[in-house]
Amino acid sequence: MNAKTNTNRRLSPEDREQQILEGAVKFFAEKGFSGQTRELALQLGITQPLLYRYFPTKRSLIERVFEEAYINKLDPEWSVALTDRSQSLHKRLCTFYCNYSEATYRNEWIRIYMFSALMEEPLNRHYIGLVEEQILTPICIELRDYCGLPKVDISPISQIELDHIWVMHGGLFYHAIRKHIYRSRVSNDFEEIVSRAVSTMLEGSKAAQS
Amino acid sequence: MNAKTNTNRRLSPEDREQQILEGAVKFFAEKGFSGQTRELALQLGITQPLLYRYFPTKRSLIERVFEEAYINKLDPEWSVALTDRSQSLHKRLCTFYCNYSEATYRNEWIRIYMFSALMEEPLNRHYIGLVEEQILTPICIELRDYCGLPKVDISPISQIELDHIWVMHGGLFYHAIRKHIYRSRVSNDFEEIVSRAVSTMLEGSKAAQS
DNA sequence: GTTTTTATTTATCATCTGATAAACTAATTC
DNA sequence: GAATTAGTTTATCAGATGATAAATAAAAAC
Repeated sequence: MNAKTNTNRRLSPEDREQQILEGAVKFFAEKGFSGQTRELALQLGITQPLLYRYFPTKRSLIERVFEEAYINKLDPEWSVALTDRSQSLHKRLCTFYCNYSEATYRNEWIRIYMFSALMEEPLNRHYIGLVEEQILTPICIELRDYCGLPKVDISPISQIELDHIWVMHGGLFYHAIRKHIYRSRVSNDFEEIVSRAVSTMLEGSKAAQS
Repeated sequence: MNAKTNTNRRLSPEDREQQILEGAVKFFAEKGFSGQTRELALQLGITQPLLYRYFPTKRSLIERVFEEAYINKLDPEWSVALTDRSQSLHKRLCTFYCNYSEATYRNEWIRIYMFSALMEEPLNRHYIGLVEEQILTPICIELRDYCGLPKVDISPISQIELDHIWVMHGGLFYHAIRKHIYRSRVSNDFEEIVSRAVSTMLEGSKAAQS
């Protein structure tokens, strides 16, 4: 963009650091973490050594990119809303997935997430733990109630129940993979897809009981 | 493994090429395509220049890895079996996904697939086209029949119908992503997961009509 | 307006990495 | 068994790449 426009030369350290960080998120999301510092600098319209004024190593910049991409993505409020039985489970799940997708099914996030997973960065594992604990297990509990099955304190949520919900969760996540990683043409009406996926899961799970 | 065992020195060109290719599949599946030729050679127990006796460039080796990973993975017979209405749709889908997963939900395949998709290799796009055409569209057609909806020649399969099936398909694929990319603990009883996902999709889709 | 400070650039290093050429050696040929 | 062929290794190159130090220039201080 502003590769040669000397518009914003000599920024304050805070602004420059922020600009580099934002540029690095976009850059590494596109190229992966083997992307080169010179190319990143070029894209930012600065020289490569300037990166090292703000980040001691390439690795340290990548770590900051992780932080930037991951913080404040899971709103604890959502878990609470998921278990609020004053609303229908269908409604709750649709609301949740619309919020959740808006926060995480973004180009940079999805791509950095997949790159980091392939590189076995610890953040992926940590995030998976959070998802299972704060989202999928609550959904399993609500689904038990919805289907008239025993409560959690009678028998804990099994791996197969979790994996069953993972299929819906993963199916919706996969929509974002198709869009941002495969770059396929996908339907833009994600709300409709969520609504259908949720209805299908709820009705299908109930039907499977009988 | 046999990094220093001079057991299989001086192989025939065919054997050596095959050995390098197999090693390269494993290596690039693990490290991604920015993995280095020296490390690959070390893992193979040969010297790095020997690679260039069999493959003129690193890129050409990677191309061969793609070919190796992708050929003969989709059996055309499966598409035929999917539309054989002498069996229940549930049975057909379960059989298909068990065959399909056995062929493609393998560690090397899944990881190379995702690396190549992130790198925007054309193979991914090509493969997606095949899946939509030979698998998902047939399933949509069968699902129409199952739900008592109009035939394809009345109204063509819409993007939203395709995306709906993509959720199930992606959900099952995501199981393999969790296993081989996230390396999470997942249920090994994949047949059970397939059976549940298929039942849920079928019953859910039917219920959504009423 | 001169001096001081500091953000940024230019020049450069050391190592890595894909690739090549020559040397070596284990088979094969005669 | 000597000569030839061919698979493999050693030595090495050229460009790429992360990182550093010195030079430059824009802003701040006085």
